[in-house]
Amino acid sequence: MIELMSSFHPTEQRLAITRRRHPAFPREPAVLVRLIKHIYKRVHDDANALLKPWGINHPEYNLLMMLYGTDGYTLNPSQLAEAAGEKSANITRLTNELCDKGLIERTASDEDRRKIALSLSKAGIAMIESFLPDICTLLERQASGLQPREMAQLEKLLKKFLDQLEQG
Amino acid sequence: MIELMSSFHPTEQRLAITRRRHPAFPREPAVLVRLIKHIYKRVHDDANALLKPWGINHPEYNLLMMLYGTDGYTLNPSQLAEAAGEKSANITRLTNELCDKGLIERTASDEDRRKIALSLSKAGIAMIESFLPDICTLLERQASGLQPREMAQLEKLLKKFLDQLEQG
DNA sequence: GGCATTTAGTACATAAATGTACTATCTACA
DNA sequence: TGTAGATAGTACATTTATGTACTAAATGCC
Repeated sequence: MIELMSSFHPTEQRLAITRRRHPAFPREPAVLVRLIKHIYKRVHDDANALLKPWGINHPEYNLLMMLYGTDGYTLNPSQLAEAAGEKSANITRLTNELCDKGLIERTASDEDRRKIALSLSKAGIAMIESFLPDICTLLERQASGLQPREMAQLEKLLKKFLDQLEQG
Repeated sequence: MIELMSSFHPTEQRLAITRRRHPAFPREPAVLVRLIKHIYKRVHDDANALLKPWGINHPEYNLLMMLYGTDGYTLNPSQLAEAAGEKSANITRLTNELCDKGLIERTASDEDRRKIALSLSKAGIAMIESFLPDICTLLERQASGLQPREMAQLEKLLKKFLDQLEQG
């Protein structure tokens, strides 16, 4: 019987050897973590490649999309850091670049003068709407190996996994 | 009825707004990609924190574990890049550091003199075996929100997802 | 009011990752 | 053979990410 080997097979092979050497090494959690890592890197690379013609990269795209997904197209740096999963020091650099490119705007807040409002500019919204069709195509292609039923299942399990991670 | 909100709720909220603005935006694939990203970052940070006392970081750990999971504890730089999902230029830097720390050794290959063999040193193996108990604990805790049945299911779905990603 | 503590944001130094271009070696085949 | 093209690895410049330390402003508490 012929079985098609996934590209992940070598990883499983290595896990088997690892467990031979250190039997307590937990196979399932390790497989999951390695799968997550491989998937993340691939998704990241795909997005970077797609976005290159627009002169932005994946992290910048993420920031733009966080604003695009917010009423008023506006967030504070700290909210943006939380939303995009970036460290706050990184937000400063990334938003500086987006400002330089004219895609977002900074405004000081009146209520709390420590705060800064980051808002999508017209140009930012226009750029998002220009690359979204390609992004949609990419996302659909990336997930096209899964049935809708499987996607829902995967979502449920990943959420459960993330919940556990976050409560330490 | 009270429902506990996961920390992922704001992300879903933003996706809903995004879809209001751009109805073609595919919810499920986008949710999956964002979940993967959040999980990856968290796993990465956790591992870095745990490994700090040993003076290595997550990518270095990954390289060591790839060698530990190989018969003979030896791989070429390109095999290591493939295994660990790092770009080859990065492997040079990381393996230089691991050499400097005395954890791995480089040997020239006889059969093909373009090739280099990277092998775990005694000290490297000893270090791995000293941190593995803590790593096992971490992995088990990270996955402790899932039943064995769910882990297997998650593994299956992630593999399917990765397969699709890799065939373009 | 005045002082300690917390919070928002950033600057700057450092570390980590990537792209590109290059050297050396190997392979194939005319 | 010998020469074109592929492959393994690295050097170096650049980009991206993180840690730490700092300023300014808000909050709480006496």
